[in-house]
Amino acid sequence: MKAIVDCNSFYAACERLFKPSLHGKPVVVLSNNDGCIVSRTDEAKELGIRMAEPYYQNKLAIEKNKVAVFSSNYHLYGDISRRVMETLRSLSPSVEVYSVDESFLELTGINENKLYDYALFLKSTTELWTGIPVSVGIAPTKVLSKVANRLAKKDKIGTKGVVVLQTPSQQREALEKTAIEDIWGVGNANAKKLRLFNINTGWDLRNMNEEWARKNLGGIVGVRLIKELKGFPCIEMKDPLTTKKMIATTRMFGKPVYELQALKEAVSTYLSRAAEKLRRQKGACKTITVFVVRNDHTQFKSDYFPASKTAYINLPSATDLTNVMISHVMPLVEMLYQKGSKYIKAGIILGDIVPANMIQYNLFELGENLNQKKLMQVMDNINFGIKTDLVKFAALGTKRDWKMRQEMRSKRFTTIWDELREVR
DNA sequence: TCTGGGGTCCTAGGACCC
DNA sequence: TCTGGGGTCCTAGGACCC
Repeated sequence: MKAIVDCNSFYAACERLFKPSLHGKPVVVLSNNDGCIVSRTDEAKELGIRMAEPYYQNKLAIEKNKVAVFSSNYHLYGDISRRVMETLRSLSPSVEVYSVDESFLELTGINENKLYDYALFLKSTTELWTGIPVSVGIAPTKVLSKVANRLAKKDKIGTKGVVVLQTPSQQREALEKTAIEDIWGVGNANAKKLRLFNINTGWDLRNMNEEWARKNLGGIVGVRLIKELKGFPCIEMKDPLTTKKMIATTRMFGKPVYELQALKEAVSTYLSRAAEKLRRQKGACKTITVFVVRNDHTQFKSDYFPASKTAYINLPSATDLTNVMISHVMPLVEMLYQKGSKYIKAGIILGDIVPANMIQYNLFELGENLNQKKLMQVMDNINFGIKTDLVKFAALGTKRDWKMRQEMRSKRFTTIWDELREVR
């Protein structure tokens, strides 16, 4: 059996942790640049505020109902997430962190007659130790445990926040209650298609033929989905030690950018951030992709037609050195840049990632690279430990007009010395 | 005026090889 | 007049997830 433990309204819950006066009140958290709504408490959901909608479209309802609004504060959420996952690891031998706010647990060895009690224990302990409310779903497969979790979230009082789908009849009842688009792995495109075939619930899909799924539902992906719905595990637990295969840093700009120099500064900054992530997993990359997105004026003011241009480079040898990456990428930015265009976003993607200790240096590079490595270590230590970007390359610029807007960010209560909670 | 960011997996199709 | 078949590797792009 497998469990999924999922934090309720995670970002909003993190904000509430340090502002107890917000308990029972509607709270929302915005995406980067204060663009979209990405987390809502139940009270905010009841007001009709929808997930992933632009903030400005909901401003009226938000102001009228005195909803508390926060810009996203990833320092805070990352640290609270780590506490939640540490708690789960202390309670269960096999934890796969699936995202910032949810983990799968392998329950082999837990008494099959006591799964419900175990789920309640996971929930209460996590909430007591971290202050973050969670829901727990348990079932034979990952897909079914997601179904269970969703039902637990929907009816927090009736289910006590915990649903176990152990018997075939429990599974059938749950799947009949679950609309097709709410099944994990069925997105918008496939949901539409399935509805045309008159497949409307999870139970309808479970009863489809696997060969049909191979033809009509994304090949092997569809076959696995149906097997999982039937209770045969096909999506296995992932090794927690696996490293990322690509690392991306991409952002909308706070203000549009017109000048090449500003565009280069932004890309250099994103590159530095991505390189830090790369070094943290002790990797080196062989390819770098850079893209810029412009949105030039058209005759209609309201038009939103972003157009992106991409370039990539295959490095002569894998590297984890920020300055080497910058020197390779700047010519690409110059190539992509068109004078007179209005740039709204840029991003970089590091690919073809290999373990850093397997980099092959040639004889001439060797000595210099060792010095560079030390420099990177020193920079990373300073930047991780104290304040972001205290030490950086000149290419990153100092004005940084393009930096994203975060007008309503709470303090980084747990990770930045200057912003710690004070007790008098 | 204002529409996020960071990932994974899979497939199709082209290039190339013998 | 006749013009193979099978394999691999790579890339772009789609679909999905939170």
